[in-house]
Amino acid sequence: MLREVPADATANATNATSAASVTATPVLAPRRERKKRQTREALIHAALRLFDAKGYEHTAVREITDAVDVSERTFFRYFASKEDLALSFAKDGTDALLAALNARPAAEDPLTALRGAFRESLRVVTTDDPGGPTYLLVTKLIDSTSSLLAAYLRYMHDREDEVVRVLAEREGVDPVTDMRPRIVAAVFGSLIYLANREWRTEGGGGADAMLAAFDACVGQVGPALAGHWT
Amino acid sequence: MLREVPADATANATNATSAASVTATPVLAPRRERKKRQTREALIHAALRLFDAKGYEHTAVREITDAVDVSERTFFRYFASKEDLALSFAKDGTDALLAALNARPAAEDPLTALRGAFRESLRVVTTDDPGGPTYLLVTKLIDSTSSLLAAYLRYMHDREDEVVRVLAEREGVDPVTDMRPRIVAAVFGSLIYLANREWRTEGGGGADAMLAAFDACVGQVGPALAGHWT
DNA sequence: CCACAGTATGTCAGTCAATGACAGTTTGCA
DNA sequence: TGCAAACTGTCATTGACTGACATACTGTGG
Repeated sequence: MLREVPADATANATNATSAASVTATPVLAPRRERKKRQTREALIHAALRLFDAKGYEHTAVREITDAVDVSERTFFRYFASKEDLALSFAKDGTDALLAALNARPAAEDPLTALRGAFRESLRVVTTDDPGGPTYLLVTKLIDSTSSLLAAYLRYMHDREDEVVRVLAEREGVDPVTDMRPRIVAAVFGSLIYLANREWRTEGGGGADAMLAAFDACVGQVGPALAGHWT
Repeated sequence: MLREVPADATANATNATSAASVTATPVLAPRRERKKRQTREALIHAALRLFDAKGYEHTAVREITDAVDVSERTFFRYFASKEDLALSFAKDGTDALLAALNARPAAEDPLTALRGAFRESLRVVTTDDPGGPTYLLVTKLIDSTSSLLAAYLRYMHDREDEVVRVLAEREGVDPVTDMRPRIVAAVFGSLIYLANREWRTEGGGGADAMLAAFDACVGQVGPALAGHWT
């Protein structure tokens, strides 16, 4: 419906340059598809600009569609909701994470595989948006908008199931009776969030800084759960 | 059948003793207060009945207010939103949990204190609703309604901060620089959710069953995070 | 008992997100 | 070229939620 791109991970707002230089795209890129992608990108771009300027809740869908010059109805054909648009970046990141997790060598234990997949997804996200602080911006936006945060948490919660399935498969356990995959997935999700938050308050460096924050969180889990902290 | 319950000695130590013997000036409980509480209870009751019958999203606020014979506007003076009403039970449970956590002996380490507080909050919730399966009903409702689940997750996320503060205070660490309290709070939240889910699929016995499910989850955290599972 | 102040409720109008129905337009392809 | 499918726009409608204003009710003091 709103997801396509099976393996192609390069999808950002500035693909006009590539479209201009390359006349014929190998596989699929009829004009219709190009236009759709263009409209979608334009909507996202305009929306983020407006969200940044006036805040998510004070931006009407009407304003977004006016900026792109499409009807309000069209907006809801591209995005299931206003939240859906705002979370499109998070979706991309999660897609990358899951793809990377699936590609992780089987020898890695769950936590190592998750860390590696996270690192890989960071690479994709940052490569995707080379010149702009879009990732930081969206993250801040989500965390500062209660309705968006709710949608984000639910979305992550939903996709946790996929992580559970992959982990259970990798380790050869039953995802229904064995709760270890669910526990790891849940804890991992929390750690990602905490690391992100930490990284953001540190000023938000590159992917390395983020990964370092994540590792710091992982290292604190054991001490945090065991006895007193004195 | 549902809330109030002054619960633990936190906010009502002042009038609890005085109101017992003297009836001169009933500081709290005039007819107005009683009526308000009555309407609130009636709204919750009617709403849950309708939610159970037709589902949350297919129940209009109008139907709820019609069942209680108040105006739609009044509904939104009692509850910030439709979600707010549906989560009122979760709020009560969280209140009880935090109150209990505050009352935990200082000698207990964080995880033990959290477990004890959880046990206590379960006692409150089940005592509160002796004859009806309201807790089970609401839990199912939340988990089967995406918009409600989103609101629930955000609400829990918000209140996690309070848990963090209490834990940091108990252990004498800085809740800003030290991330252990945040980690424990986050993991605890996940475990509560997982235990609840497990308990529910098991048919939902008493508070003991729930606590057993929670303990089972806690016991799996270590094994789940350490190496392979084979 | 009355009057007054404060608060709860009702009514009304309006915004905004989201959806269904229908008509008009563009694109892909035979 | 011409047709079918896919996009898009327009219109109408639902439902959550809010602000403004009028109207009742309750508690208190005279």
